[in-house]
Amino acid sequence: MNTALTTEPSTDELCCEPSGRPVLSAVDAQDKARILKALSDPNRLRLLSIVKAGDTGGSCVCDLTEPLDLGQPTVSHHLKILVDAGLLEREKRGTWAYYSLVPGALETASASLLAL
Amino acid sequence: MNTALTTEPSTDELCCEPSGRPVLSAVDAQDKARILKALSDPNRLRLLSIVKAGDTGGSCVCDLTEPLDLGQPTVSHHLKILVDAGLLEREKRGTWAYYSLVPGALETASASLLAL
DNA sequence: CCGCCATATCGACAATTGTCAATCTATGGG
DNA sequence: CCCATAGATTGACAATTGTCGATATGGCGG
Repeated sequence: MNTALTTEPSTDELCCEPSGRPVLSAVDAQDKARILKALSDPNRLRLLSIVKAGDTGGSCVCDLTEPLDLGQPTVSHHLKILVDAGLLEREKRGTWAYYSLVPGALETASASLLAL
Repeated sequence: MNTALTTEPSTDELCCEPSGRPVLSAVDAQDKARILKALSDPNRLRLLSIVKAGDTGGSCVCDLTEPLDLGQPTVSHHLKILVDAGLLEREKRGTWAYYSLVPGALETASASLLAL
């Protein structure tokens, strides 16, 4: 990208370099922060952990409510946040809703931290 | 742990398995969430990005305030959150404070996502 | 010694978030 | 056709968070 500088190191003040690097843009930052915000709640981390440990068919809400000691609406709320963040996907089978990890989503989130 | 069942697959309802897996404990979840919460703000992500892109001596606050378009107290506040989360370290030289990445901290956070 | 400068801290405020109780929707069984 | 059940949605509320202005602290130059 932009290489800039190199000619004049400093003029009067030299607290630090005059910046202008290809740092994370405001848009990219907000994008990554949206995913990380979904991951920044302990109960949501536990939800992901339970879903990940579950079988490939997905976990239903009834199995996710008890171990978290939270009300059913609260669990539904957290699941929606995780789905909106692209971390979980929902599939309805009969009366029940099954949640499963979106393949590669956690890896992407993980990589976005290293790519800061 | 408990193996249970095996003899009787189900009695009346068979929505899903009765759980009981070694999922993320509440304590571990809160621990990981603390780090991820520090990473869940776009301005803090940009701070980290700028510090990471800066030279090895660390970046001073004066260089971090302008590109973010935030007030100086706000930047100081975010930096404190990042230091408390163990992601940045602060070193004061003269009048200026220099911030640098804690080696391996981002890698640890990244790995904690994959280890869910 | 005095005042400027960089940074941290404090107090306040609006916005967001996590939680629950109550209600709504939809599916399946009698 | 009506009821029971799984799950989502709504509304409310307390707690937390991001931001700013004002002020405190601490080092450096005159």
